[in-house]
Amino acid sequence: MDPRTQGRSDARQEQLDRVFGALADRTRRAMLDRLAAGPARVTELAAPFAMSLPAVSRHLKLLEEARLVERRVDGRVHHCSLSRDALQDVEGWLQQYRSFWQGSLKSLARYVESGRGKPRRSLKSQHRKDKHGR
Amino acid sequence: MDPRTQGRSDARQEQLDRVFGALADRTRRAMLDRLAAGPARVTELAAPFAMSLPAVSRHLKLLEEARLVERRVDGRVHHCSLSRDALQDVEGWLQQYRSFWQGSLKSLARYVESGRGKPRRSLKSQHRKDKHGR
DNA sequence: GCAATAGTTAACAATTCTGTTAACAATTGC
DNA sequence: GCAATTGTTAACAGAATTGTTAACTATTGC
Repeated sequence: MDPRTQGRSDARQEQLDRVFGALADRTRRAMLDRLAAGPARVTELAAPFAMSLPAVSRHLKLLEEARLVERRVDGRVHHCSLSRDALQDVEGWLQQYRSFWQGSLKSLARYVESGRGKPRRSLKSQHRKDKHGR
Repeated sequence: MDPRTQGRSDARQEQLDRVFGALADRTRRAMLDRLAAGPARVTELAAPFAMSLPAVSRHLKLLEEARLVERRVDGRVHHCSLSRDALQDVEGWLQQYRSFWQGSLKSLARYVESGRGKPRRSLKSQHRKDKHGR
């Protein structure tokens, strides 16, 4: 199955749910920002936030389940670091839309964006019915 | 402010919340998939889903608020199409992490991933205290 | 051993999300 | 005009999210 076009695999959809869900929170994005500067333990990761440690602990758990973060337990200290895995999932998903931006549908996109204009011929679903232009 | 490094703008964080939140649902991702093939009206967009029209209508509203979808109203028909705006926000956010993957921190990432190995010198936060390797 | 440290899990409350059905508004076509 | 079409908004129920505090486990260092 072409990894660029398949979007029906349930496991893949669940993974995308987890990744985008994890990224949909600014606290978690800030944690990723911090980790992009280098590994950190949980307490370090929690320090900037006006939030209890258990709250941070569960944000971290979500990031880990989304495979955005990896954890190495060393005694009582948990070392966290960025993982590339899940962000590659995002890249792969985005790739699907890059073809839309850059490919033959670009002019159609602009056409619809403006509400009028000159779409290329031979593009399906033209819906040219707007008589009064919005 | 450098758009690659700034992550504190509240408006930008809200926009990222909206975009990632919108993408964190497989129904909405499927709607985007459909729109990548060309514009569609709401009923067309709703057809594949075992879901009421009001439910689809609100998914669509979220996609629009996240600037992932644009709408042109033509009489009673709403024509929907992909917008590039929000996906560019995602691209911009991801760019921050591409430097992590490809840049000087790559070896450190591998170091932490494996739990040992040879990190480059002069990288902060090394935490080399693991005596028993684990 | 025992106190301090690092972090998780449990239980709970407040909020947000996602779906439903019912009612509504606007446009189209006869 | 009026019935059918297209789509939204309102009101509500159930589930998921996100935070809290309290209790717990495991490890470290004296």
